Amino acid sequence: MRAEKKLQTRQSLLDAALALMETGRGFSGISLREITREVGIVPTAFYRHFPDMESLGLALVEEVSSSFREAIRLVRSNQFEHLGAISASVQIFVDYVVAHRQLFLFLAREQYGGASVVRQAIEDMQQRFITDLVADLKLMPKQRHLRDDDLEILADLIVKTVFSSLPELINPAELKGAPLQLAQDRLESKLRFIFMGAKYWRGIRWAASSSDGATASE
Amino acid sequence: MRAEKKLQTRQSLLDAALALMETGRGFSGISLREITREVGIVPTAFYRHFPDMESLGLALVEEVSSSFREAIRLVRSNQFEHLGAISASVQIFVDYVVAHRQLFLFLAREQYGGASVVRQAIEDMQQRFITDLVADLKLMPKQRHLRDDDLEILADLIVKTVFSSLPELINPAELKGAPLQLAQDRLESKLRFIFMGAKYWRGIRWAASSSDGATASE
DNA sequence: TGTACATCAGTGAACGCGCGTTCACTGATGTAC
DNA sequence: TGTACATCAGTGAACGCGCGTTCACTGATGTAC
Repeated sequence: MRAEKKLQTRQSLLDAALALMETGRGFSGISLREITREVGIVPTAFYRHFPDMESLGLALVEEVSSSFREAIRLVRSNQFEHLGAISASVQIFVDYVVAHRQLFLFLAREQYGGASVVRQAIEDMQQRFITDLVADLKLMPKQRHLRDDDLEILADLIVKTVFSSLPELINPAELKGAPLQLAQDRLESKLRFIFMGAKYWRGIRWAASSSDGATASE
Repeated sequence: MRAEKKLQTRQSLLDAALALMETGRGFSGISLREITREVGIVPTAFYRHFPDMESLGLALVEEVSSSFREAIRLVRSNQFEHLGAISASVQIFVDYVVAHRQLFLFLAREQYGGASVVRQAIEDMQQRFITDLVADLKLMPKQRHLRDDDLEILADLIVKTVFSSLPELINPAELKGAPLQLAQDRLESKLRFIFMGAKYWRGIRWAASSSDGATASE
């Protein structure tokens, strides 16, 4: 009972940190005192849950990491039904992101801008996604013509394209029209460009450095 | 002479801000006092040059914007000689970025994480690049099969791929081997994937929502 | 060339504020008997 | 069930610190005559 209450307070601290980021500031711009004020406890009680703000930041990375993993799991289980439908995958992913706005807002904000230790944790997470995606792509017959290092770069391009689309998926931004559907369509088209490129990828090796222009020739 | 000295101090303030970001913090984590300390003037002298830190941030966006524009100009002038060679373009761009490390570090860090007004300025800049790139792509015979809205998305994908590659191009990161050349090769490959996708792009219109999977069919 | 005055980049003291962190504490919950 | 003791999440006062910003100032540079 007491341990349970403690976990509740801990979660409140994490949620308060996320909520405060809605004000437009980065995680590093939020103070320990603000968070405890939001939760309704005294500043010193913070230390019953985290040794410092950095630890809370890393806990948030853990949370967004498992959340992202869940989103990927949903997308993959769908893919095995309607094989490789980009549209359906994007739909599922976007729905998930919107349902967990604040968490993905944290991810979008801190992926490059965060304190070095938080940023590093996010980069590690991103790299794990890339590695997993490479394994997935290897299982697809369509991608058999791609070399391992090309697959790695393809996965990197896909993951970073998804990550860089997070801001437009998350931000209330403009209210006019249906900006979310537009952002979703844009992400879908981008992935289509990339997969189309993968389909017709020819193993261009630049050991021979002359006449290696893919767009230049033909 | 006095006006000239003033401009020098102003530039020193901008340079000091960039230099302090090498410590791993975001722009919002750097204080007015730190900057003046670095320059060697008293904190109150700051106000002779900028009304507040936000203005200095916007001045940095201006600087990185014109710098980026210069890099693009270099790439384009080359393209008209050796038409569309991705490899050469990337080489020129990467060289320019490395030569202006701190400025592009600022850009990489603040593109998503910055204070809202700085972030907005960077987004505006990015949008201008996308618009310019669309105009460029329209002039290329190769891209004639692409509709205007597809071109817009293609340009968005290209620009954001370049922006998301900035961190690996800039960071000293690992010293082992030649990580810069590797990052450069990766960016080159990513652009190749994208342009290959553009080449074989078929105008997929999802008005008919059934069987719209690009990777699913065939 | 010399003198009187204006400009203004940089000075230095002072301020109030929110911050992270320390410390001894309180009192409700949990445990042993 | 009742009593005695242990645990520990949350309290509240206090601290020293760096911050942004104010204000009246100084003295070198620039301008007018």
